[in-house]
Amino acid sequence: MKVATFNANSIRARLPVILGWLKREAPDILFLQETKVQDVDFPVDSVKAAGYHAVFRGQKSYNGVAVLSKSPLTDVETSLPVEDVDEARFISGRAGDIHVINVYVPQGFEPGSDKFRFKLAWLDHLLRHIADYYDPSSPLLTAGDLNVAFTEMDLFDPEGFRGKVGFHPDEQALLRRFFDWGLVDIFRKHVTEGDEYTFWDYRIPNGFKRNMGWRIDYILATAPLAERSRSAWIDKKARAMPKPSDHTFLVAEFE
DNA sequence: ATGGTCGGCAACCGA
Repeated sequence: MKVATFNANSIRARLPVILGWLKREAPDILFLQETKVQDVDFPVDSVKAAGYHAVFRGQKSYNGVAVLSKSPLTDVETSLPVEDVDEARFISGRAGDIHVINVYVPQGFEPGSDKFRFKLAWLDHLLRHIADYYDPSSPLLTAGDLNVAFTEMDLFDPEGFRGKVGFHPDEQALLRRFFDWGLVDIFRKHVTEGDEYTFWDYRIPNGFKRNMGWRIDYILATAPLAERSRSAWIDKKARAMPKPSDHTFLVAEFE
């Protein structure tokens, strides 16, 4: 089984990249974030023509998540309200006996802001949701853009960004709780060296070329699945295609 | 070389 996650930064702007990648890599499941499209405008026909089922929840302009899969997901939920705010950031479902969750965690603006507090509350709520509804001894995949670099390995300039949004101890303490609960960072299980990132800020000139990036996208899995993981990698080729997203694909293969 | 991010969506906001 092959799964991947990709922050598309508009599924409509990224449709050629996504369709090309599906054709080349043929994942069983692709988790998408920042689709930036209302459900009525979601490109269902293109996805179907590529041989994939789609579940999605979008909103105008911002956020939006989707799960594309060769086999249809069952038991789909598309809402996880936090502090009465129900943005399009969450999809859960089941693929056979594997439970899957796709998330787009709030970016958080800057520490001290309301957006930052909301980000922490959102992560806390997600963790409680997972702990309430799932068991670490059963197969669960949680993938998406967590908008947090966990360690210095996950960021090109840890000293420069220490305490800033995306590399703040309060964010990292929350991620730690996901790991403590029983979710394994599948990329880090397999790749423990090299400046490997999944996101390069468009605003840094030649940031991709200079590899000034962040590894803020994750594929997390509980033990029974993590034991079956054989490899994980970041597909930088997709970032070299015309009109790339500011993120690229993170991929994992399971037995 | 006298500039320098994207995408959405219609003026800026968010990342």
